[in-house]
Amino acid sequence: MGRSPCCDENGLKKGPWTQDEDDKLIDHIQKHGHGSWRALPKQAGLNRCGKSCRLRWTNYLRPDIKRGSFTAEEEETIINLHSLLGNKWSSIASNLPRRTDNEIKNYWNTHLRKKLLQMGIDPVTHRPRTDHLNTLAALPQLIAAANFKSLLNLNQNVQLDATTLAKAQILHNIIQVLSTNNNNNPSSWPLAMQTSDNLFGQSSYLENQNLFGQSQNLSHILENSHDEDFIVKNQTIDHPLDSFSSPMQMDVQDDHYPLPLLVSASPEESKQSQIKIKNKDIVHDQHHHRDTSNPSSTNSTFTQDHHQPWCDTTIDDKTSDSYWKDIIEQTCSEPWRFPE
DNA sequence: AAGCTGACCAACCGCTTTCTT
DNA sequence: GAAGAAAGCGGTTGGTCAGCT
Repeated sequence: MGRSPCCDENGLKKGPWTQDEDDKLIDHIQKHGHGSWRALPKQAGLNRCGKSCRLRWTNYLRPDIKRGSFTAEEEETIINLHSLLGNKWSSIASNLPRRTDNEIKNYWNTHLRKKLLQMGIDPVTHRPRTDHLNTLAALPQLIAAANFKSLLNLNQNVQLDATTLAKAQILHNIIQVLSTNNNNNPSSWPLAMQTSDNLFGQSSYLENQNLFGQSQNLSHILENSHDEDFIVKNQTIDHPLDSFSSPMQMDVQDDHYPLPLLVSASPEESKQSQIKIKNKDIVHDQHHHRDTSNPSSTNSTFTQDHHQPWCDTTIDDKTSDSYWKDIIEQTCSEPWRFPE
């Protein structure tokens, strides 16, 4: 597994490319394709290593590259995907047509990172910075949570969509936080609480953004990815507002499946959470996104009239990561080919 | 005008992964 | 299966430029 020695060779030029070098590289690739990058410099008459040629081509000279400032939509997409994928720039770039990973990486480091910091969001964890929040900041959410009680019909058998269950889980977590005297540090709150409406002046970007463009939401992707739609049913859930004392159980359907943790109450709990989706793995980046990748935390609408219990596969963090990769890769563009 | 500072970004470095023999 | 080559990838560097003092 030795490292490529191409750049160790003496006498090869480094540094900024000249117009003449660019022309040679473009001309050669237009005529012959890049073929082996290692062999290319010699064939093209360039005193560069193949690696340098490849980077120059993929990051700058390729004719399908979009240059210039990023749009608001692109910014949103980057932030969303970064919250899910972390510094997986190539994966993020594959969802931004005509943008390179290098460009996105630079834009993140120079613009978006600062933007999030200014908003009080930690750009690494996508959680609120603890030095910018205090407990009172959660007050509007708690008020909303109180109103949320009406969402849950205690006396009827109902099928709840994933969003509703996620809300229930969030509310449950709020109660847990409140019921723990020394646990009023926002950094310990579940992410779905932290990214609620008041942080962005609008709905949580994790909940409400389309991750894969403007027209395709996550549930749509999920539905198209599998033979079965998903259903949240057969659940027994604790009523959040009653969880101070003895949790009241609500039978949603006849069978009794434990409520999957739709939103982890803590990173530790996240590892134990089990999300069950037929025939697919779900994973999220362990370091950055242990709390955020739960697909149920997005605003996906799960089909309610299927009858496939989501208990076929037990998903842990590792498997769920590959699930996200699958989704991302589905949307990857084809490798670039020079137009005929 | 000169010097300083910070922002920006192309390019490099070196590690990891994949492919080939 | 092992070893080496090639490609992919993410972190970092350093040159350039604009704005400020």
